[in-house]
Amino acid sequence: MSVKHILLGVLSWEPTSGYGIKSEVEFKGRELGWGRVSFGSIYPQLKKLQEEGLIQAVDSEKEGRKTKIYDLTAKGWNELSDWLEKPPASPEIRDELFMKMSFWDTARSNDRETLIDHLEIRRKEAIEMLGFMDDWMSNDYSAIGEIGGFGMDYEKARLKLDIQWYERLVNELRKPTSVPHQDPRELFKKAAARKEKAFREGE
Amino acid sequence: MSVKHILLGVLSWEPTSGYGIKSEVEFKGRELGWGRVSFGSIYPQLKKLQEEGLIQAVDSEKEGRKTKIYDLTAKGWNELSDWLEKPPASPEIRDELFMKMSFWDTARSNDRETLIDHLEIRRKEAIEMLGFMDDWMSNDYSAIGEIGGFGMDYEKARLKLDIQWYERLVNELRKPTSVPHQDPRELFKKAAARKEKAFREGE
DNA sequence: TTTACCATGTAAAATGTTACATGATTAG
DNA sequence: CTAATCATGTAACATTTTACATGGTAAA
Repeated sequence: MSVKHILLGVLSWEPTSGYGIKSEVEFKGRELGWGRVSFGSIYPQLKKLQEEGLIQAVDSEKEGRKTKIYDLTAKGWNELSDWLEKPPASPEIRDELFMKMSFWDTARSNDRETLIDHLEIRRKEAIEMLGFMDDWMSNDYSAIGEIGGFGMDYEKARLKLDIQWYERLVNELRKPTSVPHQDPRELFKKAAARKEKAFREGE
Repeated sequence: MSVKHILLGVLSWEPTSGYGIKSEVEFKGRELGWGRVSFGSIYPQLKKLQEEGLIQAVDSEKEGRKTKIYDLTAKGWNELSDWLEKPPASPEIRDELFMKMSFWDTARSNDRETLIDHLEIRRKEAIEMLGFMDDWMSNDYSAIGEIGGFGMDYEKARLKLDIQWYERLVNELRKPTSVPHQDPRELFKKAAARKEKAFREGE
C-alpha cells in the first residue's frame, strides 16, 4: 500500500524529481500493479521522507531548472529492503467491468449490445497496451531487470488472456440468450418481480 | 468506483441488511473485481441512499432481530441501470507482489529465497481460491446469472494462469542468476554503486 | 454460560485526489 | 512567440478505514 514505498522504489532505480517519479509511475506503473499517484501526494510525501531521513536531495545536474533530485539514504535502502521482505498483501483488483457484469443479470438483462460495446473498448485498450509493452521492452533506453522482467512477461500473458476472453465473450453474447446458469432460490425471477413492482409503485 | 453502486448492485440481487451486504461482498466480491467494503462506509452510505430515495427499508421477516432490510426503489433501479450503461473505468490493479518485483533487482537482488516464499504463498492462495470457486459454483444455494457466470469463468481462467505462472517463476528463480535483461544506461550497475556509497557514508 | 455470530452506528484518523497558483524552459 | 512540457507546492475536498461503543440471538 502507500505511496511511500512506490517513491522509495522508483528512487532506487535512479535519483529523480517529484515530477520524474510521476512520469515513471504513469509510464511503467500502469500495467505493473500499481495504482496512480498524484502530485498532491508525491510532494508532501517526499518532504516527509526527507524529514525522516529516508531520502536526501542531491545535486541537480540539470542546470537552470529549479528541480530537486532525491536519492535514497542508507536508511531508505534498508526501509525498502525490509518492505520487500514482508509477504505482499493480496492483490486488490477493482474492475468495474466485472462489477457491472455481476449486476447485469438483474439490472440490465435484456440489453446485450451495451455490454458488447464495453467489451470491445476493453479489447482495443488491451491490444494497445500489449503493443506498448512490446515496444517498451525492446527499446534501447529502458532498464529491465531479471525479476522485473519476469513480472512484465506475466503481464503480457495476462493481457493476451484478457483479449482472448473479451473476444470469446462477445461471441457468446451474440448468440441467443440462454437461461440463468444456476438459480435454486429463483432470485432472478424474484428480482424481476421486485423491479416491476418498484416501477408500478414508484410512478 | 464508489461504494454506492456496489450497494445498489448487491441489493438488486436480493433485499438485505448492511451486515448482509458486507457478507456478500466478503464472499463473492473478493475475486470479482471489487475491493472491500467496511461497515464504516456501508452504514452511512445506506442512510444517504435512503435519503436520496434510491433505496427504502422494507419489512424485516426476521422476527426478533433489530435489522433493517433495504430494497431498491424505482429510482434506485434506474440509477443502477444508468451506471451499467456507462463504459467501465479501466481496471485498477494494485498488486504488491508486482510492485515488489519491480524493485527487487535494485534493492534485494541477491536474495531469491524470500521471493520464492512470497510466490509459494500466492500459489497456495490461488489454488485455495480456485477450489472455493468450484465449490461455490456447484452448490445448490447460490444464484449465478448468465452474464455473471461468464465473469466467474474468466476469473477461474485467470487463477489458473496465475498458478502456472507462479510455478514457472519459482523454477526460474531456482536456476542460477542471469544477468539483467536489458540495461542500456547501466542503471543496475549504478544503483549498486549508489547503494554501496549510501551505506559507506550513512554509518 | 460463554463463545460465535448477527447487527447498527459514530468519530477520528488516514489517505488521497482535485483544483488552483506559480513560474521556467524548450521546441516548433 | 506560443504551446508544450518541466517543475513545485498548497488547500479544500472526498473517500474510506480503524477503532470504538453497543447490544441481541443461537449454539455448544
